[in-house]
Amino acid sequence: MPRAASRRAVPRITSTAEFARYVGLARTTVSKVLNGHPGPKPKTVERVRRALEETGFTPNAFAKGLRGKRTATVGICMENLLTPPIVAKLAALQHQLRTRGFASLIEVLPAGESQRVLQHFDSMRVEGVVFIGHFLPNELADRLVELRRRQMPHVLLDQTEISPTNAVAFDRVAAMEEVTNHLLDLGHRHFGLLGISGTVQSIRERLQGIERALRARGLDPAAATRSLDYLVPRTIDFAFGHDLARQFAQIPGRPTAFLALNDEIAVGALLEFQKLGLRIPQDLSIVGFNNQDICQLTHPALASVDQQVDDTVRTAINLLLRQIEEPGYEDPVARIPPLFVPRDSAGPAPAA
Amino acid sequence: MPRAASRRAVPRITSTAEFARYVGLARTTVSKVLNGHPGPKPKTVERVRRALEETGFTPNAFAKGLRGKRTATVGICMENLLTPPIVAKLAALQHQLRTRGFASLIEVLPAGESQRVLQHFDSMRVEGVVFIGHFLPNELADRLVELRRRQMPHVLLDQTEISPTNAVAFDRVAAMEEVTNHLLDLGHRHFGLLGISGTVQSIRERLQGIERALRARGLDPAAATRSLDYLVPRTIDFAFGHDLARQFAQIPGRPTAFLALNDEIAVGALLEFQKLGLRIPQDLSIVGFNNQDICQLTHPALASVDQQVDDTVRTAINLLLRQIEEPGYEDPVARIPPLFVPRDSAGPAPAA
DNA sequence: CTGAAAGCGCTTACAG
DNA sequence: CTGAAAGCGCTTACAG
Repeated sequence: MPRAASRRAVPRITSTAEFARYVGLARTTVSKVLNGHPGPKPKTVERVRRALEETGFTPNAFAKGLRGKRTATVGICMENLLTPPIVAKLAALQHQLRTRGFASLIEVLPAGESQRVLQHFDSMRVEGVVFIGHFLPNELADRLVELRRRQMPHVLLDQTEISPTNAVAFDRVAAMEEVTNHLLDLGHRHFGLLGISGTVQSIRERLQGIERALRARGLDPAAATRSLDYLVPRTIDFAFGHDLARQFAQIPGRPTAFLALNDEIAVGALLEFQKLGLRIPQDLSIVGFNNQDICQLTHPALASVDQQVDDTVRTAINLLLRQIEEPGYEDPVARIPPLFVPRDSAGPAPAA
Repeated sequence: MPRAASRRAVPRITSTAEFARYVGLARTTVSKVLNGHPGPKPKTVERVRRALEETGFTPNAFAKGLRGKRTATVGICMENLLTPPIVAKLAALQHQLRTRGFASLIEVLPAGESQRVLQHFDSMRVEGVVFIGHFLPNELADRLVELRRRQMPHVLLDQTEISPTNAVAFDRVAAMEEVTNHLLDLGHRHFGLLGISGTVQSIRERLQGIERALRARGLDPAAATRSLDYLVPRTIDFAFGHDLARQFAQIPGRPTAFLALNDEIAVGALLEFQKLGLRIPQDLSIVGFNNQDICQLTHPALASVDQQVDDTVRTAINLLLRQIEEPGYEDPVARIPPLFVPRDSAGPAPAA
């Protein structure tokens, strides 16, 4: 094993002092090269670069951090890792941060733990904090007060109702308005809601979009929509979709178009409707949400709405980097336009 | 806002020196309390604890790390964040590490980047490294040589062929042996393979389990199995399942039982078979893999195999902590027994 | 329990 | 480019 042998020949170096001795330069000079400061000649820089490769030496990040240098680390607080959109945001965030030279310190936040986690981020000298998802409003508000007071760069993904600034989310109102308009254009006048009920802000915004589209056509939202969520226990989303479809199949004056909270519920409902002998889209249309792979599972494929995660994350990171450069910088809440993805599960309304 | 006001009254403290002054104690004493050393009286400890709460002071992790103290951080290298089992492992790992007092530094590893990432982990003084998923064998092997030489605690999740030690994975051979035996007991003698083909180690182990079960009953694996993977382009897994089902539906002497690489392929195939008029399980049986929520989507529900992620991760963490306590400790590869989850998609073979 | 001191590994002026 | 020095915030003996 000549390779392992040649490796072993190189001593393991653990400080710039040792490393400087190895290269045959002063510590100061090495430090300059390592930090890209002007002064050293190209030839010296090259010598250091080569020694760096030979030894695999990395300056101790702790000593660096102690001297107030950048840590190039961002803390990410996650609501959980349970749903595909949240994971997609984490993946995009991690990837884009890495591209910009930042590492990610990731913590899933149980309720009541946010202070402890932020202290840890603090002690690790993160340069910014990103929150993905929804947290307890009071707790999050307290954290934001602290972050702002310390001018710690931060961005909220998804949750927009806590803070008038430094939050990025897709535009839920516009999303549902667009979906509803698409279905209205196809002749639908009676809408079933699958899982879109409740009082949380994200749901209220979805409902607001639906109402806005209906009102613009002179329709009364109360008369034009129907929800049976209250009749069915919410288990896992596929089963919830099944159950809702069974309920809707029985009632007289069944809606011709269905809007689902997410793709899982939509797919569950679609398959159940089909099993009950209803044809899609001839008898009824369904639209999901999040545009996951699962949309391709059904026949016909499921129309859905894409949150545009990459855009959202890019906007969030730009805002974070801006704050890092310019402490105290704030932007008003950014609303990312979502993308409606029409597919065959949404078709013309059946003749009355 | 009395609350915010009372907060603002407390100065922001950034060093133990300031903090000690605030409490009215010596730095040394505060340090002892902070690190749980014996000496200070309960009353003093209580005083410090209260001041800690009042001020929200956290000792600088960098200064601590510099003095060689534990960082209580583990580095996690991910193959990607694209599949549910990988995300499930990350979530379990993060959660269990947190419970044991460790933070997670997470990096998704593009090919060729492993050395850079490990140097970063190194500079951050992580106490151990976990690899989740499959990496380029040569590259990973190089990293393991380095980790071992430096006695850096490490565990591989999933990938078992690189190293005879410090790897944990579910037992793929046993998993497929159990599934195959279950179907053999139900009278099946002819098996269709969905996506289980190729030369990577994880696939070879799956095939080995199938073969072992067949041979034990005196069946010839070549005669008793059939794969049509080569006829169909691999797109997203649902569509791949659809396409494979269409191919299998056409051939004479169609297998009566199907084993899929994962739940997505299995669900795609199941729905397509049904669409083609085949009844499940009366006409044919299907078994998926990973036991995701999606198994509950179909009628009948999909039988599957659960990787037992929590067990796997617990084993991995125990091994890692053991290495942290006892540098250089090694365990042979641990094989976690998976759990077959029978459901109605797997039924008795049709009468010949 | 206090207080003064050394040292972890780095960066940053500063004089040569 | 070198070399000696200060300092970041902490922990760890050590003498009192």
